[in-house]
Amino acid sequence: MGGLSIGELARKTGVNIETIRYFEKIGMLGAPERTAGGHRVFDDGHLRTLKFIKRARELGFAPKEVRTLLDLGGPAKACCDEVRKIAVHHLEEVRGKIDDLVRLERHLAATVEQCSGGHVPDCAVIDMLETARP
Amino acid sequence: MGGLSIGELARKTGVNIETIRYFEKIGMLGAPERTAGGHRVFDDGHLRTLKFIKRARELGFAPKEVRTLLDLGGPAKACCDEVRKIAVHHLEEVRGKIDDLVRLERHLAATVEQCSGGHVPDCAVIDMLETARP
DNA sequence: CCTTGCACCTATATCTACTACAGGAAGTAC
DNA sequence: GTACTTCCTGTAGTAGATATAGGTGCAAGG
Repeated sequence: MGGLSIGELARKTGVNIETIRYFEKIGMLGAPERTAGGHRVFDDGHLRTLKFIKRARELGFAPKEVRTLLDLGGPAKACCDEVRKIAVHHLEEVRGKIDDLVRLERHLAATVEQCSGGHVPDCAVIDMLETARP
Repeated sequence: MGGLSIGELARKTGVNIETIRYFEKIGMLGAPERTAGGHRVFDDGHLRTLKFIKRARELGFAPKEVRTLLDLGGPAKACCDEVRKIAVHHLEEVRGKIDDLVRLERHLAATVEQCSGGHVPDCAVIDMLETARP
């Protein structure tokens, strides 16, 4: 069956039409067939790949990582070992980011706490921002 | 005292020279005096402001928020009330981001756990990415 | 005083990851 | 066959910088 127009593909994946053409241009998504008149005709493979890309981006994988994952999970199917490395690396980054944000959260919460909200000339938040990190 | 060249300012703040000029161009940092030959001469106010900008960016405040904070904490010193609002808003965003990342971390960790790291044809990580979110 | 060499100047281009036109042609519905 | 929608290409724009090209300023040594 297959045979999706770019608009249908966009609706099915939630990916912007312009973005689909962009992905094709940068080689992230394979070039589809064309009608006699030049309109793109995508198949189920394109649908799968585009969903994969979208999901990976939502999960915070960087565009370069997505590309590598596509190569690894693609026809070659070298799989698991390399894929796992990328996922673990990503996991470590996520954990680091969480730590950073938790520290920031504490700092901000403590500072806002000190702040009366009135029109005090000396402001704890401004102070915090003006104080260089140790 | 005063009288910093752009290079000195860059060294003292850790902000790239090009970025300092960029901040001046977009009005984030006031235009400094110039020597007869056209070289910028920054004063302690610029130093303070630039340190403030850098710190706020490090703490994850968006460029627009930084600009607002600068306006509020600047000569007008309307202060605290508005500043507090921005900080609280930012705090809420940070908390939301932490929640998202923690969920992602669990998902990734569980998936990687399932993965032997061998050359299994079906890969848990690829599976995860191919499975649409509910 | 003059040269050397670094720091600095402006203006423009590049980057990432897209998004948004403009102007025209293809496909579809009646 | 005409109206309407969707699609086409190509170019330009976005934020938030960063990098480059080609040209001066300035300070120190000889």
